[in-house]
Amino acid sequence: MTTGTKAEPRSDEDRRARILDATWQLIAERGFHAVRISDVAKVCGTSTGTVHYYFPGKNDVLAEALKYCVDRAFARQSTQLRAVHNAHERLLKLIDMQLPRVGQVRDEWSIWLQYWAEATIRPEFRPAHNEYYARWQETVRRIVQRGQRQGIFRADADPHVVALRLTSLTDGAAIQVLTGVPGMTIGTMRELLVDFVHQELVAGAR
Amino acid sequence: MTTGTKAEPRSDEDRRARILDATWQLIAERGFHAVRISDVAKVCGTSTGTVHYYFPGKNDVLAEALKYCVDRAFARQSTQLRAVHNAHERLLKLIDMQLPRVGQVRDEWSIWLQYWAEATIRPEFRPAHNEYYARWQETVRRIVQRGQRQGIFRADADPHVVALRLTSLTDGAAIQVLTGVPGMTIGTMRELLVDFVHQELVAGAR
DNA sequence: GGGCTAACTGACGCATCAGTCAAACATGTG
DNA sequence: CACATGTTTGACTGATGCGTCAGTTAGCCC
Repeated sequence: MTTGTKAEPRSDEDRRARILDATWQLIAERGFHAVRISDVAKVCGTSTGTVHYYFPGKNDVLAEALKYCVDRAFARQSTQLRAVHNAHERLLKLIDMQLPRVGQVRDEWSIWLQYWAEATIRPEFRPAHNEYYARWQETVRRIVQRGQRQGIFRADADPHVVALRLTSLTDGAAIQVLTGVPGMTIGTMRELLVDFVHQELVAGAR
Repeated sequence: MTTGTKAEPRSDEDRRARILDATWQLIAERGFHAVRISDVAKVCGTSTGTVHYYFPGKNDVLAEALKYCVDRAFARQSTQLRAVHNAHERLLKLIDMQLPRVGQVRDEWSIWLQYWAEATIRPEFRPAHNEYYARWQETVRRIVQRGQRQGIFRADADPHVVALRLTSLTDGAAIQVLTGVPGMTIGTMRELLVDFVHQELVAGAR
């Protein structure tokens, strides 16, 4: 009874979502500043006027598209992680889901890189960025704590510190993969992170 | 006897350098795509025509400015590191020099973020980027090897792996500092990296 | 049907810039 | 001085793209 019927979801909020969807993909492919409103409109099969009907200006579309992408990725991630109960397995699953293979995940990493570059230069991007980043660190921290409760991770590890280290390591490795640093492949990255988890949390655990 | 006299260094190659100097600073402050040729000219106290006299197009100025900045930073770093003979101290010195405090070093980190974002999107930036990135990894690797020869770093550590980990960790931490992630300060970053060095290389060394 | 509103269109106005070019200026050389 | 070469200028042009707006269509209520 909120608004529309179930029979016709194509409208209203749906249009906004489709615009944001097109926008973040374009940002991932071409970079933040290379996206044109007309490109977005073309991908959506609509006109530039419509984009402006839903968003006051280009900046709003771009900023919201970044959020939109990160939000969706986080939701997808959460769902998949919840299915894994063993903390060690869950952490490995998280690592696996974060590997910037070609396709969706790589595009999402591309978005993060754009986000970082933008947040460094324009402080107005930081609040939103930091909120999302905090979520991602919290995900790691929670898994560490869960593992400690389950008795499979070392009890003397500080979950907060581990989260700080693992997120830094992951981001740094992802940069090397995305920029094509020789020797840093998806495989190397996985190994790097799995080793870290083993050394930091598993080795010598009771 | 190569070209000019020492009495008058203002000319020729100097102009180029001043343009590149102005450009990389502008990139660091405003971001790659927000730099205008007219801004560069204004900072240099010259005209847009002159910028085009020395560089065929905007892209050339920007790409060369990135290289210029990284080159100079690397040279400065090398000079300062060479003065420290103990490998452990040299590594700590390197970490210290890399901390993105306000000013010069922070601006240089801003350049790296821009470089990463650009290299991810535009493959033509990767060769140059990777060359510079390899240098930075090599610096770390050499220090590790030196420490092993000096007998102050664990002999069982793989210098290549340590370099991979330390560079990833550094880049990831720097991102958090630059984007203003709460809890990640210069101090936290230093602690993070120093702890890593201790655990990975110093603890239990003979 | 008539009137109302929300959704949508796309041509246009306007600002912004990269790059060009002819002219001016500087410096050196015979 | 005449001339050549190298450097600098800034007005101009052409392209691009954001945002606007007058006009159109579609749905809905009375």
